[in-house]
Amino acid sequence: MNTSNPETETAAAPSPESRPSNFLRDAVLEDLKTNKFGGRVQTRFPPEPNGYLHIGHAKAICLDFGLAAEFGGHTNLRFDDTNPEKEETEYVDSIMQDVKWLGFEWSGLFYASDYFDQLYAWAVQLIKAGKAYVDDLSADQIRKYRGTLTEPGKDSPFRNRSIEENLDLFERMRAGEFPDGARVLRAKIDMASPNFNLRDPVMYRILHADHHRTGSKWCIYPLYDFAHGQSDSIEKVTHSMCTLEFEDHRPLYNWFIKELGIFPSQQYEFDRLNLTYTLLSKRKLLQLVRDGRVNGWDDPRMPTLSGLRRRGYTPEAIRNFCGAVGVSKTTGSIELAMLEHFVREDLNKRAPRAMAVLRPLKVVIDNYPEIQTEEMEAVNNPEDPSAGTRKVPFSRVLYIEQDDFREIPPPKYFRLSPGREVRLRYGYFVTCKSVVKDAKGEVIEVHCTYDPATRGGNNPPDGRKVKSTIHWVSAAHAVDAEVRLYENLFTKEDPNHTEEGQDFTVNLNPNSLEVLACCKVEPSLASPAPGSRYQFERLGYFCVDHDSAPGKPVFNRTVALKDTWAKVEKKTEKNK
RNA sequence: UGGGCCGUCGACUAAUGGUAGGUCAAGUGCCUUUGGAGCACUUUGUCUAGGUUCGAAUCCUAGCGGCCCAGCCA
Repeated sequence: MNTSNPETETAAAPSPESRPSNFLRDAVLEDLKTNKFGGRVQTRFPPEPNGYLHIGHAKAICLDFGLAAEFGGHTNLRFDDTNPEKEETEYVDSIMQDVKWLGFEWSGLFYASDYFDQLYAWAVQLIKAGKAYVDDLSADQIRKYRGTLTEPGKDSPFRNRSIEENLDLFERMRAGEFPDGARVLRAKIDMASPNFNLRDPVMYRILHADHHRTGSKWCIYPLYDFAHGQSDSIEKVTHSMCTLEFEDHRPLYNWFIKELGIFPSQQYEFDRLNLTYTLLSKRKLLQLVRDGRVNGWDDPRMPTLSGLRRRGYTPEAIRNFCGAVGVSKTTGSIELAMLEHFVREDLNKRAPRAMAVLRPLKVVIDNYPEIQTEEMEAVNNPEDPSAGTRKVPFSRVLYIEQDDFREIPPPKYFRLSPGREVRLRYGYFVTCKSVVKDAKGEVIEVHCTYDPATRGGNNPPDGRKVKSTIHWVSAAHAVDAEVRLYENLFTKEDPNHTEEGQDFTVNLNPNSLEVLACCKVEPSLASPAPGSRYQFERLGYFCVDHDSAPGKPVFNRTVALKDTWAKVEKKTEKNK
């Protein structure tokens, strides 16, 4: 992989005054003021390698890396790999790639599994202190003993084993003497606590499974609660930020740190990102991949970073979005339109323009010389003069968009129709004189005349104006292309909202992918580099897919341009 | 139902006892060789009820509403 891709430039640390405040930043500021951590700010991004990163993780990444960078601190990438049954190196690799692509550099690369020996020693320490015990209850029995929301739990009959027996049993758990699920190690806290996390939480379970890094060395594995806080502590993380659902775990996080007497990292919680019309649950995303509802983790309809990348999103757009979204503790859902705004904003500045016709309609310019071809000069990016210009061939037979012609124009429709004159961008003014129809009465060919005084698409000397400019491709020079159009993967704002007994897959949008196989693009687009992005004039932003072959490009539509006409049309449709 | 957390324009988020502001969305106009982009303007908000205070989105009390927790997942 080319890691020096210029696009993955590192995200700059934002200047403090340019940043809107939020409660996390305020907390850091306060800690700096009181010198709580000796002026240090250190964070970590702790994904479990059990799936691909998505836009929700991007928010966490921007926060973890952004906050540390702002105050001159460091951020580690740490894989929370305590569950060998769900974790794979494929995920580790993709996560590293995605973090880099987003534009962040980690200081240290760690794995919770790096700490298994230390964690084991700490477990022994707690046993010796009478703070942990081996429980022989089954998973089912443990659940029953745990109590309910209103009733306290009951002590396990094994809760008061001797330290020696606990030590012996735990050692034998590690040695592989017992089958999966036979025993667990539990913290001895309080079975009557109103917080379930403190009702003697399980610290270790027996799992005879190979781990992606430690292989068969272990057959007991620590649980999240007995690994995360200590991992933070080992790395001397000062501000450990996680999502709201871990709020109830904070007392336990602190309990282990206190009982072990280790570096006191502080946990903070913020609201996870929710986006309308999209699902941000690794479990459900995995289900879509496994069931073939999408074409892999990097399907351009997926909210994964790899999917968004393939769709044409830029790291900068995603970072800007994450910054704009803010951070708080209120549970809410961001409108997808906000994400789309930030790609448009970024791509408008940087994407070269090109002309492409998605649904071609043949246009013949009757008074244009049959054998003639002209090279028209087109601006590559009106937002960026340094992008220069290019030549686009013009000739007698062209393709225009079917949408850009109406035999009977509706009100406020300004494009081509019989008798009407429009501008061909960078071409000429043309006037529609007649049409040719097929047996079904569909218009298959439009005949026009052009005005030689409008070369380049310029207004003629007589001051004549035209209400519309349309794009086109010269038929003789056109390159065939495939274009993939995407819509929301789900039809409901909240894909999880379903009738009783149904699951989220009923909300899948059957029209989320439309493949246009016979598109016509200008010759400069014959063999574009995969991953490069263009604005197709008047249509939207498109990204070259890696399915492309030389001379046979494939484009993914990132997002359409804002379409005022579509709005007008919709409105008049409604008023009918 | 026990516990934890949270309620500010349609969405997200600021205001840290002293002018309710920003972004997105929506709407209007200007401009335009993209019905793009840009520019200008506009609409809409402090969950409710009491209280403290010269002054409350902010503090207090009580309601109401939402989210999370009963994995040997993270």
